[in-house]
Amino acid sequence: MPQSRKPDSSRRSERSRRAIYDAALALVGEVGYTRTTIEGIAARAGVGKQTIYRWWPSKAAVLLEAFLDVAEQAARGEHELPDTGDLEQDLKLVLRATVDELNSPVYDAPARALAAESVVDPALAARFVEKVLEPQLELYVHRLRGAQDVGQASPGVDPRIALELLVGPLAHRWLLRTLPLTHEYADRVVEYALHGLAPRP
Amino acid sequence: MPQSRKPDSSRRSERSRRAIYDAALALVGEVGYTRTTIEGIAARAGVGKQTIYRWWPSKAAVLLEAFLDVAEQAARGEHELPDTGDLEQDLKLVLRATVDELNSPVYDAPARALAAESVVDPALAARFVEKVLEPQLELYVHRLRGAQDVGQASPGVDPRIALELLVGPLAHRWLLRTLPLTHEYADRVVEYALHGLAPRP
Amino acid sequence: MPQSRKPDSSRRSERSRRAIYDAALALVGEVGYTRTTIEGIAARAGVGKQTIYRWWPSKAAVLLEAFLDVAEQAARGEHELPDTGDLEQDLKLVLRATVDELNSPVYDAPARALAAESVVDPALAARFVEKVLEPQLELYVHRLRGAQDVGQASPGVDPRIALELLVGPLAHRWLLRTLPLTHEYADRVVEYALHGLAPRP
Amino acid sequence: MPQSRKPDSSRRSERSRRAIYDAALALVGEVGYTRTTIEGIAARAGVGKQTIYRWWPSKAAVLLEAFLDVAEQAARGEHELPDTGDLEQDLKLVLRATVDELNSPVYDAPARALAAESVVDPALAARFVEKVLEPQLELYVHRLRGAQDVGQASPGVDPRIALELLVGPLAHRWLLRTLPLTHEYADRVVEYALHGLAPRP
DNA sequence: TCCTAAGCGAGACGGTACGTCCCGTCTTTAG
DNA sequence: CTAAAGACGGGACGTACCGTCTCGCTTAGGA
Repeated sequence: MPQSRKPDSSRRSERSRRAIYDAALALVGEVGYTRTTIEGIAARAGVGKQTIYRWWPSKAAVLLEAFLDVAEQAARGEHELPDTGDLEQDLKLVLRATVDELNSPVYDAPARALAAESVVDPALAARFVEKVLEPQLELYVHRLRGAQDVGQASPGVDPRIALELLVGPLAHRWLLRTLPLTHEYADRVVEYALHGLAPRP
Repeated sequence: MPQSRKPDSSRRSERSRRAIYDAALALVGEVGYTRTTIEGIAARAGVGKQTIYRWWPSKAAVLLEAFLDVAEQAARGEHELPDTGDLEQDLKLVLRATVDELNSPVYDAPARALAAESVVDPALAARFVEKVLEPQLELYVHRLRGAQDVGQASPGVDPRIALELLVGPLAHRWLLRTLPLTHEYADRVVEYALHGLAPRP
Repeated sequence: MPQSRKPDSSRRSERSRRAIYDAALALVGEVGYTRTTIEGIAARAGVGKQTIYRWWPSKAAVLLEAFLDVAEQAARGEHELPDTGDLEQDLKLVLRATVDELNSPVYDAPARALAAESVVDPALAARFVEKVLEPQLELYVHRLRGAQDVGQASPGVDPRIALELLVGPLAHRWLLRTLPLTHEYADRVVEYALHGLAPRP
Repeated sequence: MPQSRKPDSSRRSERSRRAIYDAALALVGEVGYTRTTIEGIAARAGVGKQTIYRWWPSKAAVLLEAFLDVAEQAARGEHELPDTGDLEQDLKLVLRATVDELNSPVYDAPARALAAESVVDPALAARFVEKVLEPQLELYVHRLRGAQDVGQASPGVDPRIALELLVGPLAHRWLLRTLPLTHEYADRVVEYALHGLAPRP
């Protein structure tokens, strides 16, 4: 991991930055993360290798920023989960949307690459979680608190843990491809999580 | 990915196979998966590189077999989850044990590496899931069916999905290291999953 | 260079020996000496590698024997240079025939390979010279002695050196391909060698 | 034979070039051409393998350039054969010097290797002949022409062929080590070549 | 308006690992 | 009980990238 003297970011070429994002995402989509190389990104972006090494510490860091860049543009205004007053319906809606996102090819390739790399690189994981994951999860926390306020969720439940009952199963299927990731599955997860596996009295 | 003409596995050197397993696991533990190389494994095992390329298609495949080898020896006789008649206590026991396993250094390094690689390599994922994951998950299915028979779990619940409410959250924390993976967390997950997030009437 | 305990040559398989000769010559002709391998010879001959290592110390040794084998069959009865009484005509005839041989593809490939290897491997060179070269050169010595007896060559001349004035130039052109190796050239060499470069008084 | 896109020779590292020459010549002298490897040269020169593959197509090509490099330095000003007016003495002097050179260990190892490789690799041979051999032979042509002008050599003789009567025999003995290469032999060759093998009238 | 220092494209460099080929030895198996 | 078949430890091959470096060339901004 390089970088000794900090470069002057005010002189940074915006053009190159964008070209690198585009090249990185395109290559990861086309040939996969493993066969994407820094040399390849530089060549495709029409950029010197040093321009990458100057601004990013690793291939994964480039991809994380590129991914964030498109994610931010896509997430215009989505700063809240829907709240129709019906928690179950709202959650089903959200998890179905998440399923669709995880199944979409443009999202899949870079997200998988970043997740895989994070599993094995704690430093990247920290940034991935902070920038990508936590902002999403915070939305659940907020929605669940609202549900507790109106008596649709048990007051004793910790929302930060509760959300993992919803998100964890989806992530599990997506990451390891154990079984298909469908809307039906999303619905089932919401139902089981809300009403429990034990029989109601 | 090599391999053209199939070698004769009856002539295979058992000694080399074991040495390769040992070297692979040792190196992954010592220097991490990424810095573990096939050359390094061969050198450490006192084996020619070709002997590795002859029998395995990739570094990850070597590690998967090595991991399976120790996992099989460790799993002597554990073909069932405990069944004391109290589902909640049994599940807490099992998830706590899983937490301990995921937190143990010897398990962590190879398992993480295999999980990370599986995220990005569907072929490996299929073998990983089939050989490592599914046998474990099947135990949950069996235990949950038992619970349904004695009225401790809702009869309408699909055990294959139900188990993911338990296992998914743990996997999520472990893989991305979002928050600490503790016994308390395991207990909470079991409680929430069994009794639901919605208030009981 | 291997060979510890001598094998029993009486039990040797004649069939394998011939197959190895054929394979070696064929491969050298087809793909060149450098790309001819012992494994390749064995495979082509339908023979185990060990059968080659048992009887020959090196690839070059195999080729030398194979070459000798065909050379012997070709050289049926040619134990003397022609002697018509006219030394110059006889020599021109012989050197022209040598030129033709050196230019013939079937002779060229193995002979070049052996010569090249001999340049760099004194042990092989000794065997190559003894078995291939010297028997040929001895013919020149004999013919030149005859010429001295009848007054067609100076009595003071050492035939062993004299022959090199004839053979050396041809070998030179053949080995390094400096200039074309033609009948005219052979004639010129004979004339210059016999009558000298200095003006006759 | 590699090389796809041409490197920019103006950026070439002179330091590496020289180190590679030195390493190649040293290794060929110490362990012989066959056991000299490109990896070995690179390691000894403190250079990456790619730096060799970038600039040369083969081990032999490296050695040829290295050999030329020292040969050029050694040949400072030797652009003519001696001309005392006595052709025979001059030639004896030159051939004796050639004998000494061929017998000197520092010259022998690389020159043999290049000759051997040239026998079997026409492309290398062409470069070897052009760069090493022909410049030497041209000196003979020039000296023999001079001799013709002053009546010491027959005017009808082709100098390009004549010189091979002198050089061919030496090369023959050197390459195949048939018989010792001595000053006496050199003298005999000059005498026979100049005055012919046939009796003078 | 020029000077100078930075970012930039390009790509050579010392390295490391790749996956392949073949070496020469050793072991197994089928005739 | 011989030899084919071929697995084995080893080492070099030629390639692909790594991360560093040096080269000219813009391209500002301060003098």
